[in-house]
Amino acid sequence: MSKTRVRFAPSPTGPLHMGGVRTALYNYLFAKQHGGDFILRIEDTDSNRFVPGAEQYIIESLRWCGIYPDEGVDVDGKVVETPSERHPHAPYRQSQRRGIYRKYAEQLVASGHAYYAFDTAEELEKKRAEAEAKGQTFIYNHLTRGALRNSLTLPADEVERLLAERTDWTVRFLMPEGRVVEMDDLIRGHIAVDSATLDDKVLWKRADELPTYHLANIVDDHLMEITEVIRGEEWLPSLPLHYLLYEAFGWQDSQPRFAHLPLLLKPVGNGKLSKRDGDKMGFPVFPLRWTSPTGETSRGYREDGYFPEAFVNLLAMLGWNPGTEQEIFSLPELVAAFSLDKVGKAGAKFNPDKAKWFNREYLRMHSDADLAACWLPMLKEKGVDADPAYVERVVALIKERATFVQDFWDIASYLFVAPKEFVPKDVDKFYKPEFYDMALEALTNSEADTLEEYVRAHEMPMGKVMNCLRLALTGSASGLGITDILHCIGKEEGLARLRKMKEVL
RNA sequence: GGUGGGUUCGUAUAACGGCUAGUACUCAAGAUUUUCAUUCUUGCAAUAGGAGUUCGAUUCUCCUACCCACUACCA
Repeated sequence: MSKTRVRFAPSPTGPLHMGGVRTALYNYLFAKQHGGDFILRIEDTDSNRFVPGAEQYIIESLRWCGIYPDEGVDVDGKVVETPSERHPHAPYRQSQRRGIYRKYAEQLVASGHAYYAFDTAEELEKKRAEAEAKGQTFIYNHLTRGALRNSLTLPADEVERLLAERTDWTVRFLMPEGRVVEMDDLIRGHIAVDSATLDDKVLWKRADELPTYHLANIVDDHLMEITEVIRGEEWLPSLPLHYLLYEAFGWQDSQPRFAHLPLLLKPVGNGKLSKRDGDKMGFPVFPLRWTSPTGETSRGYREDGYFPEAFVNLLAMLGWNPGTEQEIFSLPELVAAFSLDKVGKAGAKFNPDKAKWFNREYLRMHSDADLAACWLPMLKEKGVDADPAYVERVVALIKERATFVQDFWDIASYLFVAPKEFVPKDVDKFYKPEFYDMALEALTNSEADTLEEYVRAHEMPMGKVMNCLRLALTGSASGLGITDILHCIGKEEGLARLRKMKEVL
C-alpha cells in the first residue's frame, strides 16, 4: 500500500474562491487522516489568463486557514524551485515544468493515441460559428476529424513540413469510438460514458510549448505519485478523458482514485456561488481581501472579522457531515472525523446566517484576554487608549452580544466615551422630569451595587428610572445592565453624564 | 441541442429497506432580565411527481419534471 498523496492544484487566474478553499481543505483533511502528504501545485499552463499576485494569494489563504502543504511551490514561507529530499518533484509550478510534457505528448502520437492538428484557431472558430448558425454544435471528433487538417488526413511529408514550418499546431487526443468508459468515483459510485460522445481534446500547444490542463494534470499526478484526486464536480465530465489518458500511457496500475466534490451554490436562486453574489448579499466569497490588478477590491472573511477556525469549520460542514450532531470542530478534530463517504452528492447552498453563527460560537470560545488583545488596536484607531485590564473586563461583559470583534465598539463605546447623541424615540419615552429627578436622586444617594435597592426602597418605578438613567449613560434605552455600566465608568462619571443629558436636551 | 451529475423543512443536513422523518441556522411566541442582547422553553416547516419491487420505500429500479456542470489551442 503506497503512501497517501493528494494535491490541490489551483490555477492562478484570480483570487481563490471559498469553494476552492474547501477543496483544498478536504484534500488536506484526507491526507492528514491517512498519514499522507498534501501537495500544492500551481497549474499555470494558460499564459493568457495569468494574474499577478494570484499565486501568493492562494498561498496566504491556505496559511491563514492553517493548511500547510507538505510539498509544493511554497512551504513554510520558503519558495521551492528545485528538487530536494523534501521536495522530490519540484518545481511545482507547471510553467516551470514545461520541458517535461512534450515528450509525453509525442509518446502518445507515436503509440497512435494522439495526432498532430494544423487547423488554426480561426478556422475552428469559423466552423463553430457555422454549426451554431444551423443550430448545431461543432465538435472535433471521429465525425469531423477526417475532414480537417491533421496528421491523420495529410500525407506524411506534408505533416513533416508543417511540423517544421508552422508554430501553431497542436497535439490532439485520438478519442476512440465505440468504447464505454467505466469509471468509479469515491463519492458518486460507478459511472459509464460512451466515448463516441467525447471530443479530441488538445493536449499540447506548439505556440507556447505548453500542455493543456488535461495532459499536464495526468502527467504531473503520475509523476508526483498522487493516490487520490479530490476536486470539484466541474471536472466530472472530463473524467473519461483522464481515464483514457492513463490507459494510453499504460499507467492504469498506478492511476489515482477520484472523488468529485459537490459545488458550492449561491444563497438564493440557482447556480454556483460567484463574486457578484457576495457583493449583492453582503458576505465575502473570498478568504482574504483581494485587490485586482485593475484596482477593484473584494472583501475577505479575514478582513470581515471571521476567525480562521470558524471559516474552516463552516467550510467543512458545507457538503460534509460527521454523522453525529457535533457541529463545532477544530482542524485536528476535522482530520480525525473526516471521511469522503460522508461527503454529499448534491450542491450545497451557502447560508451567510449560519456562517455568522459559527463565528459567534468561536468568539465565545476565545478567552477575554485574547479578544481584548484583538480589540485593542481597533480601540486605538477610535482614539481610545484604554488599559488592557479594563478592556478585558469590558470584553467579558459584551462578548455574548457580538458576532465579530468589530461589533464590540458599537455595543460598548459608552464604556469608554460619553454618548454624544440620544436616540429620539427613547428620549420621548424616558426623558421625563420626574424620572430624571428620581434617577439623579437615586444615583446620588447610592452606589452601583445599592442602586437597585434604593430605587425599590423608595418605591420609584424601576423600569422608568433605570431607563432614564441608561439613556444618560449610553444614549439609548438598550444596553448593558446599569450596575455593570456603573462598575465600569464609576459613579462620578455616571452623575456627570446625567447632568450632561439635561444640558443637551 | 448533446453528455454527465443531482433532488429530505427556506438553508445545511440525519435516518442497516422498519418507531410520530431527527438536529442546527433563520423566523415566530413565551419565560427570565431595570431595557436590549444573551440564555431557556415551545412552535412553524420537508422526503419533486408517477409507476414498479417489497409485508413494508426517504432509502432499490424505471419514467417524468426541475436544477447544476461540461460541451475552448480555460482551468
